[in-house]
Amino acid sequence: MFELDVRSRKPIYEQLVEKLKQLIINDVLKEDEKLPSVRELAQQLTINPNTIQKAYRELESQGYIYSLKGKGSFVHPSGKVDNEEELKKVREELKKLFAEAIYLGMTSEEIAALLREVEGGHQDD
Amino acid sequence: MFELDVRSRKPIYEQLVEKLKQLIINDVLKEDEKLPSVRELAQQLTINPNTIQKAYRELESQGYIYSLKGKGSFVHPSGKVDNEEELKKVREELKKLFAEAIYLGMTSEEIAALLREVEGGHQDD
DNA sequence: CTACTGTACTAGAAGTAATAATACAGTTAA
DNA sequence: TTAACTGTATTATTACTTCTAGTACAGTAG
Repeated sequence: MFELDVRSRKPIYEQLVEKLKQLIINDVLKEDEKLPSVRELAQQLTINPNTIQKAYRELESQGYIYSLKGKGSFVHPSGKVDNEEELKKVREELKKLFAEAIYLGMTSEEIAALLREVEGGHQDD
Repeated sequence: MFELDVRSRKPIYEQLVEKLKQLIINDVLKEDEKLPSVRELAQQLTINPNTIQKAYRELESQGYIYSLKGKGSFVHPSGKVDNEEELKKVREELKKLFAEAIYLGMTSEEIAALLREVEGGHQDD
């Protein structure tokens, strides 16, 4: 499914959260699609099931997936995501990053171009 | 100078790097201005000098400050910052964050408005 | 019942962060 | 030169987080 850097300073479960978030955002994992089970993914990646569960729990709290006991974990339908808390974090993060980018010499136009690029790749069904 | 959350999951030295970066970017700390010495800041914040030094070392490697043995640490002149490596990281981070913001329901216009807001607050002398 | 699912808990190992104490080298001013 | 600053480096120890390992319980589906 993907690769992890176990030697990274960044915790494995955080890497997992990031990677899975990317897959969901980029629609590689579709709405209501079943994710690998905790034990299955743990075996695939040769890491501990508890670490997977920690990542899934985080993704659930952020509104990206939902889990059903006995059934599995599934991608949360994008349209129904309404996580004002996450949105607030993202807005703050954007502001910080904009200031940093400008400080490092990027122009507003360069940044806007990057936005259009990402927006272009985003297709609603 | 500022406050730290010692109970946070985020390491103190990382919090320090972030806060100082903000002060530099927002021109609270001016070009070539001397930062508090390692020992002085450590005493002010009641944390260990080694932790301060770790933050300063990181800021230096990212190009935000420069340190002179025997003299002190100083804000790196903004115009002369040329850290292609940092810039690359920022660009990647921007793309990730744009995708995430859009996924969470923000429109391009909202994001662009945020950019203009930050840009407006940025004044060159 | 059996074999899956998520979830929870405890215990221990491993790695990172933070502290403490000390030391050395360069700068500056008396 | 001396004294008091500066950054920098090293070692040891403590504390905390991550990760692993093992076990257990509850819900689902065939």
